Amino acid sequence: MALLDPAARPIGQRERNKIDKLRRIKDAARELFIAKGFDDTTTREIAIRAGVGLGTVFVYAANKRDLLFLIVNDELENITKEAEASISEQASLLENLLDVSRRHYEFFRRQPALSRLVLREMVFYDSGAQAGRFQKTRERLIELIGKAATLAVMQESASPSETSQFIGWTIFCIFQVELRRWLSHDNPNLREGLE
Amino acid sequence: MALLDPAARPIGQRERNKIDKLRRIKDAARELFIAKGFDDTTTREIAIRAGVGLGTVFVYAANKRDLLFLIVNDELENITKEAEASISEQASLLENLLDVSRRHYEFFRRQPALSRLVLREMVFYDSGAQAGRFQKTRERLIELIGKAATLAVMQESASPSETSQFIGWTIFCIFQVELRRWLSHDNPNLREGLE
DNA sequence: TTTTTTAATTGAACAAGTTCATAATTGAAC
DNA sequence: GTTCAATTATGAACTTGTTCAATTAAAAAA
Repeated sequence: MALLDPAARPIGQRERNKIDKLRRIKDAARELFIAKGFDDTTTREIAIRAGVGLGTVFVYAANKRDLLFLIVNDELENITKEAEASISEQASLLENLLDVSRRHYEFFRRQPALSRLVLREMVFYDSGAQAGRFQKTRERLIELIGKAATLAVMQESASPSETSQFIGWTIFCIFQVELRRWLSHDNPNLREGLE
Repeated sequence: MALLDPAARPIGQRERNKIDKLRRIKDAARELFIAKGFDDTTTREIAIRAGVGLGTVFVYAANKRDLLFLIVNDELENITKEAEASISEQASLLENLLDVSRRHYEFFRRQPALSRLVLREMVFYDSGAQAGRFQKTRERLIELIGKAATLAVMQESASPSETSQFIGWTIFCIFQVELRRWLSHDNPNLREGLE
């Protein structure tokens, strides 16, 4: 009686199982990483909590680090997408930048333990299935900041000498390192003033 | 007949053995890290090549990462010391900055494999016996750059609005991230122009 | 020299990430 | 429904960083 979406390919048992297992593994990993930290969580625990065999975990993630990015890539992509949408021509450069960075700070503050890991592991993170996605999100963020700078130039406060690409990248550098310093302590949200 | 330095405490067999073992372990680790990379070098190999037991390695370094910094800390300290000495009041800010960064680029270029590791592992590197030394060298470098900026202000090219501490730190940020990007590729020394 | 105390060395044992040959499951062909 | 092929799941086995109780070597005391 109830027909499935007729246009789409028929979704079989196999695919349904895979999707569900991936979800269970992601959930288990996220919960355990947050509760116990990355290093203190074993892949065996993740497998048990997800209700799968140990080997299955490594079918869905190339390694433990990849498992971490499997979790955060979704959220980081969303944040960048939202930030892109919220950039406004009416706002000042500072306001736009603060908006972008506030979103990121909030994300990192929500899960400081995970965030430190992400920042630690992201350096030279260029192998593994999730690496490509991660780098792409990163580039979009840099472009976004550059765009905000371009807008500012078109408005009033002009810094004439450099390309917006370069400006975006410079601000991104500062943001990165500051974020790291910020996470080295363990308190909340004041330091956006430095931007 | 031949008396040892009479003022110093008598250096015993024990201490001499320790110094020698430390040297052997450092040498073995450096050679293997460079030849095979950090991850592909096992602590057992290091122990064998150094001619010590496996456990002995972990007497001299808290863990494998600490072993890496045991090796590079000496060299990094020297570079920073030299850079401090070479900062000149006669030179322009740009010249001074180029001087400081050239020294670092040269170091990193000499051992690109090790350098990537160092940059990867230095993020949030705050535990272990070598961590303190490393952070101290880092702070000295930031101060040094700030000092160069101060000199520039006293000369001619004035950027009035910020403290030299802040300027030094900002330039350091950019330097850090650029260094990382530079090492992501695998070619030599052109890109200092970006500074 | 012999004994005693103290420090340094060691490798077997342990823990956790990762691999891979085997087994179970699903979809297709008949 | 049965057979077959292809995909997916699995955990025993392997590797490697790290620990620690037992051993050995050096220094001090007798």
